[in-house]
Amino acid sequence: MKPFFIYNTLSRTVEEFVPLKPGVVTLYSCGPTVYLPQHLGNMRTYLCTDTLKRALRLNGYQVRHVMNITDVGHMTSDQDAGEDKIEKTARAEGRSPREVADYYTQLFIRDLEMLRIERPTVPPGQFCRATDHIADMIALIQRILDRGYAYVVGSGVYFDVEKWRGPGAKGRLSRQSLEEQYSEQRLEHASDKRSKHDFALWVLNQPHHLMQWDSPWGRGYPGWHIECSAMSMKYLGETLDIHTGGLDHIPIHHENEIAQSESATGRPFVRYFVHYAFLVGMEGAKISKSSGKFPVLTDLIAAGIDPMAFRLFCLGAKYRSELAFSLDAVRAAQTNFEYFTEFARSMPPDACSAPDSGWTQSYFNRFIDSLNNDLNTPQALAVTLELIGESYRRKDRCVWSTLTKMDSVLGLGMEEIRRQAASQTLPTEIEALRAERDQARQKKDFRRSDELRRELQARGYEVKDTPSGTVLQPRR
RNA sequence: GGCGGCGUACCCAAGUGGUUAAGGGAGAGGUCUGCAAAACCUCGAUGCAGCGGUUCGAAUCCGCUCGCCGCCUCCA
Repeated sequence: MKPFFIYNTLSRTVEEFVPLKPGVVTLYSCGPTVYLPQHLGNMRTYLCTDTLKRALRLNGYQVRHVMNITDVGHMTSDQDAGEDKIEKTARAEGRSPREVADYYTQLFIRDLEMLRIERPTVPPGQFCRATDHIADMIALIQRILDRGYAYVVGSGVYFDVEKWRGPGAKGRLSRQSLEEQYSEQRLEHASDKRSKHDFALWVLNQPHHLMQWDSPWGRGYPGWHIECSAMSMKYLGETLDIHTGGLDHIPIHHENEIAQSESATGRPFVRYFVHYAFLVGMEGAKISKSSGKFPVLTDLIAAGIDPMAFRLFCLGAKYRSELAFSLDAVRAAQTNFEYFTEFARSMPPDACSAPDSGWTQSYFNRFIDSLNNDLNTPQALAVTLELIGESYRRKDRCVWSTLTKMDSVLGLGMEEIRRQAASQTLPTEIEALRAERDQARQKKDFRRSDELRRELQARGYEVKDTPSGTVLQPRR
């Protein structure tokens, strides 16, 4: 097994990845809050996690992956007051919070499927909904209380951040002391919590909140961070190998998750934190839900772009680099994707079943080396394209098993594309037109043949006269 | 104010001390072809924001300057 290196936010260096249990990786990724469609920036992070999973699997690991769906209540601000975003959408759309969450969960899963992002593996194929884990959260909060790192007041159960950290200590992820981190705090706290640094584990006495549950401390609902700790530890154990999320989660959300989890268990919570950089828009500005304007996957599809082109676009940049989004850049990826599909479609069947030529081995080695070097997908992609180019140059198509192994990480669905093309059957009237055109060409009746080509094009087929015969390809 | 990051060809983007600065897109040339389309091949930065410095050697390390962005409020 080759060593796999990944950047760990805890150490701020690239480290060799060694799982707690040999051969098995426990992976938790922060999923979406479902009150709006997920924008392309969100999808990039799920694509990054998917690539990480696939790369680990290519390295021989079994990946135990949990992902949550936040379908209840965090606030528009991190304070006690404020509005639950799901409830806000519910009011705006005249639906119940449950309906809103279900609807946007569905949209999210549909987008994942279109992008060929694999589902979590624990529980198999399931996303963990926060509302299905209220009891687990309550139990975890109780453990924190028992350990003395939380307290109960009228407005809720709070985590005692200062006690946990100790005086003047810096955050493990934020690398700032509480004073530094919150020096510019813009919101005032009309709250009965002991310190402005404390965060809610359980919120009480918010009668207007629609989603509430009974708890040992009274009716209420969970705080923002607790679900991730509860669900990850429930399914993966008290110490996780890898925890992923967007860069924005480093100083608050993940910092707090560590505090909650470790105060409850007394053990290290996460061994490697992996954080993804943003997809940015024009002039490098962040795309975000709160900014109001954000492109979604269906916008791309409406613009004639295949979801796989977006996947390829994302693979073209490192997960730790900002990626500049533009329709032109994604169109470039679309063209590049068609280069892949062309290669798959034109695979001779006998070459697919033949063993790969020896020269492919070095390409595969470079491919996996690139991935193992902090998930350098642009380099891995470049190697893949070089393999295809070399296959054309050598006129040697015995590369398919190598290419499909590479595609097990790239996730473009090469084998599916090949199979589909190989088993493509044309509608009878189209087939008749094609046959008639062939005859006309044989008779050198080029007027008729050009007419028939226009007819086929009008019906949505690209006509390609190749040395091995005419090929019709449905136009997208 | 604190913390973090970025600036590589027309566009997207790897490379972070050492042979000719990956790859993709666009563009230019070419092969194939009845024509076309598609496909394939070839070529594209003597230079990496600017200026200094360290070094036998720097896009890569250090300093300064200019420009851009993120987090510190929910956010991937």
